[in-house]
Amino acid sequence: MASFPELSERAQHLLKALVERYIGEGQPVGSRALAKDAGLSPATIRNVMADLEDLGLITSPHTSAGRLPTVSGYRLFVDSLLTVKPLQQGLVDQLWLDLESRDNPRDLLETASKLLSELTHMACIISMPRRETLAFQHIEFLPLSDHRVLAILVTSDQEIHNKIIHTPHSFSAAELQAAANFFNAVCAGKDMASAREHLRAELQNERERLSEQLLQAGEIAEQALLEGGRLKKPFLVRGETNLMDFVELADVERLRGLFEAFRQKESIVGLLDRCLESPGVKILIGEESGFRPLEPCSLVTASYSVDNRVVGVLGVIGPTRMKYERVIPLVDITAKLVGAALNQRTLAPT
Amino acid sequence: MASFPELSERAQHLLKALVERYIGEGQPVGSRALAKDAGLSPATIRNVMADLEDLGLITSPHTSAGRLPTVSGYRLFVDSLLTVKPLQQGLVDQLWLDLESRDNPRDLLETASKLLSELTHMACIISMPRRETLAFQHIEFLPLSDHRVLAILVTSDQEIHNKIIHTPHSFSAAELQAAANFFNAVCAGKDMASAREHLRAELQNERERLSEQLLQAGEIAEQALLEGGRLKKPFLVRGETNLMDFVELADVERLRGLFEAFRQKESIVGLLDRCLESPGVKILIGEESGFRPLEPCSLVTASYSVDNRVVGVLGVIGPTRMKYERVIPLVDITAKLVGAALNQRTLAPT
DNA sequence: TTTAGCACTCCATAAGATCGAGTGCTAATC
DNA sequence: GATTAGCACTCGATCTTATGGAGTGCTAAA
Repeated sequence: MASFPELSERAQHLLKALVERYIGEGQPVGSRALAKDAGLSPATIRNVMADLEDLGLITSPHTSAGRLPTVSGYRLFVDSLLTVKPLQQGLVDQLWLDLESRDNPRDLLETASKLLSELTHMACIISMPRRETLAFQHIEFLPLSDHRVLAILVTSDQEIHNKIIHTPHSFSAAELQAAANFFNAVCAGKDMASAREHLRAELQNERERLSEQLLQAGEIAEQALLEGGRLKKPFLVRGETNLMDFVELADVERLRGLFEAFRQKESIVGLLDRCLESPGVKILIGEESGFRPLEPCSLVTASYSVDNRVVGVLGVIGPTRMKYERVIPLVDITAKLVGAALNQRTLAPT
Repeated sequence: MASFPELSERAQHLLKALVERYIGEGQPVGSRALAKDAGLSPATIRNVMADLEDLGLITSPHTSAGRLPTVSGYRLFVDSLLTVKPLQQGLVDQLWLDLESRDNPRDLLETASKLLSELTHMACIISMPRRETLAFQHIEFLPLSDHRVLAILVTSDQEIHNKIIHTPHSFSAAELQAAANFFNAVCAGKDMASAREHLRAELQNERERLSEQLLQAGEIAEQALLEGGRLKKPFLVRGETNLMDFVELADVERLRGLFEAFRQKESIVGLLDRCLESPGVKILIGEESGFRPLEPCSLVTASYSVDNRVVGVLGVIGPTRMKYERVIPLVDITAKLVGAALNQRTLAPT
């Protein structure tokens, strides 16, 4: 991140005022407007603005327009000039009540995304919790017709995963029951990744002592565990239509790009993964996301954790010109509350 | 439906030509253009057009523009003038291959909606199969922590429904197993509605002979069955972004209305229910849907059936000015194939 | 019944004209 | 040396006007 130590106190204040004003009004900011706030003459302001422009922090869309922040300008603003608005405790309490009462993670995240998109009037995106870090809790098999077995996997966050597995031959209910008992004993409490490893090792070790049936069932269980780690829809998007209200996005081409981007699993997942590495709020401004359709937008994300391990990310997408001082704390607290709500569930005795 | 017996052969041909041309070009059609096709002079055409306008079948956006069909005009067109384009057998085969290979209804409908929206370049909407008409196949209970029971219900279409139920006290695995056995015996093969009734009757009859535990479990099962009939997301929408390509919808306000409409469960469900009554293709043109945001659109739907009972609807939403002669057979065949694919699964031996 | 002819209407597009906001630069002022 | 007033200049936004084209309705002739 480039720093601007050469930036005078006054220039910083001015940049801050300019960004805030631009975010508020959406129009390029002229020297007159800033002069009033700063108690200086427009000409002086213009001199400072020229400096800021030379540094690449602001630009002018054309000769006789005011200035607006560049990506670097926004960057400096959010990194060191921004004063975050604290949230009202009442709002936090309300959020917590709404989230805490959900009794499965899916519901919880749905609610969180709905709330966050409503509060920010922007689009909200939430990645589902990473399965590998969740603990195995219980597996059950149900015989179906045609050599198929229904595997039901319960993870420590109380989420239920179904998977139909095609098997080389039919199993009886009793066989499957025995297999389930075995796996439940072997994998109990382990996280999904090590449960899988453990299971494999156990099957290897005990190869001669186990029945052929059980060995085959073992492969099925492996499949089920593997599948539990992947997800068909690894993230939720809510409130996309909110984006239509922003004049800077109110263009069919742009909207189309955005809306299609939301369905492009890979790009979005990649983007979210980049924000997943460390806890805390991350901000990607405009082109920083490296994802074309998101160019006119900013992304404010925060990761959420269960048991002190980061398992997912949530955030909002809106125009670059968004009220960061309000959005940042909202995203932050939502991530914390989601983590807390998941934790509460996960840690409950079985 | 108003009929127009007074309409001369020539007027009908002309209306047909006009609608087709308007659908093709998107511009009001003038007398000159039609004159060429019909081998008549523009003046003659104008006379006929004046008649058609008096009948309310076409209008002119302003004095010196050509004519375009009104809703009634479209209505007459699709009801009696349209010549439907037969589908290529290869396409049908391809569709069938794509659909038939899905092994759960959810997947099947996802695929169908994706295919249909891609083929028509419009938005596709599919209601999930009505649960009441599906047969109960199997229920299983799994004890969870904190007085909660996981009910797993398998319906005859091989769809799996999970529901966590809070119970007044804890049940042991054995108790739940006994209860499940009982219900499976009582409800096997019945459709969901009568399974529920049957269960209730059975519990009433055998009240003194059954254990307290079983009675309580009975209530749980009832809950699970009830829940199985309802759905959080009773329909799928795919390809919404396709609508952004149509100039007549390329307006942010309109798009916003449309996109928000797609999230409004009640209105959409109401709309789909109206199309569910009888089999076959149904078309709602413009305001006929009675749903404001859909005014600039038409809806072409067809119901799909399992075991000769209508269980759901699918269709496409696009601009009123759509290629009905292609869309109608596509919707029709998709509905038939979806029904067939569901049937195939449902009728498989258990 | 059909058609040619003509006056008329209205939209779309381009071309000017005007206005206001804001800039950069220079010279005077603190 | 920093600040400011003044002024010429630029550029977009908006409004007005002109022009051409597409299409109509009506009438009178074929």
